[in-house]
Amino acid sequence: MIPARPYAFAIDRLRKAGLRPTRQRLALLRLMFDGGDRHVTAEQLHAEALAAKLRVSLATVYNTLNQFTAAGLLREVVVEAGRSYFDTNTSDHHHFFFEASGRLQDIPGADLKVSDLPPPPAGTTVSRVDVIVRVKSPDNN
Amino acid sequence: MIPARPYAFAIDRLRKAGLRPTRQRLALLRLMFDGGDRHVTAEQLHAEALAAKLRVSLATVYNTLNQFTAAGLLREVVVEAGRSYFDTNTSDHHHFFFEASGRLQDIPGADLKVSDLPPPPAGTTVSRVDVIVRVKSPDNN
DNA sequence: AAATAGTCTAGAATGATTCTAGACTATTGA
DNA sequence: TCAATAGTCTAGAATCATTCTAGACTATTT
Ligand SMILES: [Mn+2]
Ligand SMILES: [Mn+2]
Ligand SMILES: [Zn+2]
Ligand SMILES: [Zn+2]
Repeated sequence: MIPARPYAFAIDRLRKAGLRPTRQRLALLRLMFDGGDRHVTAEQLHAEALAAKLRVSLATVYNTLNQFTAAGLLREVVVEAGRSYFDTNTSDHHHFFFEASGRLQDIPGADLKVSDLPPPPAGTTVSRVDVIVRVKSPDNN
Repeated sequence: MIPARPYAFAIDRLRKAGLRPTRQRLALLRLMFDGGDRHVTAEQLHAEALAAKLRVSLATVYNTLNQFTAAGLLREVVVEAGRSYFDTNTSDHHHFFFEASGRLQDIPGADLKVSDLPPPPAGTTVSRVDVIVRVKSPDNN
């Protein structure tokens, strides 16, 4: 018997996002979401996919991550020029950024408050507030 | 008489940063700091330099901006993958980011407070806290 | 099963940034 | 004053992340 059931939820998520449930998208969706909250780059996910014997091109990984982000399944986080992290946690939260390792770690939204934010300039609305707490190891680096 | 005086302060700043006061560095320093608080990319500064009849290579603009940043004269701000802004304001402050135009605007440090920040992970110290308030025009984009 | 729209991929292209290696320049100190 | 030295500058190549292209392939619809 074919284990068609495990994919039922993933198929549904893709359909709701208006994306055809293809082999690549299903596999990437599971790689991203089967491991709790994650912050991965396209290159990292591509390497994971190859390690899992999945054949996907890097272009498809980029396309898929961007489509998932546009659909609200992922959130893109930028902390360093020339590198994008895709975050499976789309709720309101912030990040620690480990400068030495390049790793990101969630700070739950409730744990941190931004107050006295001046009103946004006339004619604009706030689309997102990002707080990045950069930390370093006093030793390494 | 040669106007050697206007450069006196700039020469001093470079010397204190351990950088030889060369023609290129002096000119770039003045371009950056003669106009109040600024947020510029390397490409933008290079274009300004050329417009001001200064002969500098883009490589030198990058080198210089990175040296100034390392010396604490500038601060690098990243809000989008693949693009670095160099900020002449090195005091504690945050930013509005206009998604439509790609422009940055300062939010004075005193105007915005981050509270209830959890302690940084063991063995690390906070090197900087960046708050980016992304705003969009409801019309354009 | 054919038609259609959507997707995938290798590889080229792009854009920002860094590197290379040789020419040039500021600083030092005899 | 001027060579020796360390530091700097530059054009162009290289690198790296990301996007684009165009044709082959696939899911969905009829
Ligand atoms: Mn993107
Ligand atoms: Mn840099
Ligand atoms: Zn996160
Ligand atoms: Zn600023």
